[in-house]
Amino acid sequence: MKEPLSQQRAERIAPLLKALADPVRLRLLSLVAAHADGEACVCDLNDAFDLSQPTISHHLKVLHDVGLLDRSKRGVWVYYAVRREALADLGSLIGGVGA
Amino acid sequence: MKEPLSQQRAERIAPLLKALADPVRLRLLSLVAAHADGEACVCDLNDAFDLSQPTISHHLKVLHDVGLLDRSKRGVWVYYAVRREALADLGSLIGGVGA
DNA sequence: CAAACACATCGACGATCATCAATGTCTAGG
DNA sequence: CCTAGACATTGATGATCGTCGATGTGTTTG
Repeated sequence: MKEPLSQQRAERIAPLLKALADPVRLRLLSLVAAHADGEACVCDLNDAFDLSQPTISHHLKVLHDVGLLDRSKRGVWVYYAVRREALADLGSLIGGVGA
Repeated sequence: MKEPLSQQRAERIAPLLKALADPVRLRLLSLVAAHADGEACVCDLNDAFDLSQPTISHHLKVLHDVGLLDRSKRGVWVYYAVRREALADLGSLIGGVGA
């Protein structure tokens, strides 16, 4: 990273990091990633936390809104999947800031 | 990343991401990293933003408190330097969550 | 249609955050 | 000492955030 981040680029990246900057959302993301087919249904995720169902739904929405989770509804259930490309890009960007 | 993040690990990592999750702090970090000797004095950083001096000082403190910036005072000036190891660890962790 | 279930949305509340102006602390020069 | 400069700390304010209970939406089953 020779050139410092432009203001616009920083303002585009910060929301992604803000979405990740919560213990519950970090665990949600890794739980989905660790799941069998790379996707997990909300019912499974709810049971992993001591939080209300609306709260989990809220966190999943935050991760979905910034493009870190894909969402697909099948029947009564909703499945979330990690957008690994977005996560990889973000990771290399962070590691790359230090050169 | 086979195993999902433990709650304790998530709670240890989230503050680092929270520190990064701000456009001003992202730019501060990359400005320091892009500086000649890998360190920059606060006076240089202040001029790069349209913010008050206490605000910049606050952001630098946040980055320092989580261990992303080193601080050294020489004479009247204070120099900050990026802790590249911490940044690299965080970056690979993020990229690694998706497998 | 009705009831049950999975999940989302809404409204509210306390907590945290980014920012500023004012003030404090330390260092260097006169 | 005293003044000026570089940076930090404090206190206040408006905005955002995480969480909850209550309610809404859509789907399956009887």
